[in-house]
Amino acid sequence: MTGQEGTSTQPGHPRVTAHRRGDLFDPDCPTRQLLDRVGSKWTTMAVLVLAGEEGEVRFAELRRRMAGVSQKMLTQTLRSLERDGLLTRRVEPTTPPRVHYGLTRRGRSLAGPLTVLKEWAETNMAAVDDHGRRWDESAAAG
Amino acid sequence: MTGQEGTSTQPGHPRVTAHRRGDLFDPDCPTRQLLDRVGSKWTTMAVLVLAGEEGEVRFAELRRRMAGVSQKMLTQTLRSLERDGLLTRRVEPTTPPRVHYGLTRRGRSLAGPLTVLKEWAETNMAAVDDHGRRWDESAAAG
DNA sequence: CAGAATCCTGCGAGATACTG
DNA sequence: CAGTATCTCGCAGGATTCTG
Repeated sequence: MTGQEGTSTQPGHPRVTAHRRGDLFDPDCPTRQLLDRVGSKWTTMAVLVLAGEEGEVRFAELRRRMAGVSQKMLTQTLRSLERDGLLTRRVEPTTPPRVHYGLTRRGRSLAGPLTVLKEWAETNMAAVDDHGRRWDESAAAG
Repeated sequence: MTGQEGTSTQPGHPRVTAHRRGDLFDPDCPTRQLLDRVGSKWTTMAVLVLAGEEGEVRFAELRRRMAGVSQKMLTQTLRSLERDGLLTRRVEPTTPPRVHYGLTRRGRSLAGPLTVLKEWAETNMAAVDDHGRRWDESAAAG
């Protein structure tokens, strides 16, 4: 199933890749980078905050809700999401300027998967943390 | 809803945290680190490979299936998962030794969420990649 | 075969200061 | 207010070598 079409050198139309499905287990497939981006802490939080609102959220509000994020990391995260076509950025040309962020349709489609992952993490955090603690103790002892 | 119990200075029982649910939006909650670990590229691939088998998988086989992973990163990933109680490590004391890895029950419970995320990434990879390319072009031009 | 140990490098990410 | 720009440091992570 994996490498039977992509590596062909046939001319065809340009941008054939746009129709192809990704394959996480193909080392040359960008799906890997994409997964690393969307699975990250700040991306998850940003998408989930924005998914909670039906409208848009301003920069400062976003920053407040994602407690602990630095201004730099928030900007980077939002830029990355915008570049990937997952969120929109709308600037109100006032002074001071107001910038509003909202999810695109595709961005909203990511909220489901991330919610599932977040819930898993929240549900299992305590047990995992506990297990790790015991692990460290027995490692230090033995 | 978020910070109404955790920041209390009340004594209470020790290890109360072990019963509490995690909260991704609490800056002091380990859920954030956990999310970053399990959402990563190699963790996802390892769990999904192991989830595909009913039995166990050996180190070399795992490495082969996760094409592109370095020996160091694979070892690290497996150790981390073992420490978190998500997989088991079984050593056959032969020469040469054979090491078999398998998911714990909790590890298997992670396979679902990660599959959902993986499928999202594979489905949307092409469109996201394409969007990013156009983004870069217009950024270079403008 | 399945690691442990070591060296080396890039970039992840915080802190700070400046702009429109 | 919502960013850019710079400097800095730590460590993630690759390549290589050694062992039982």
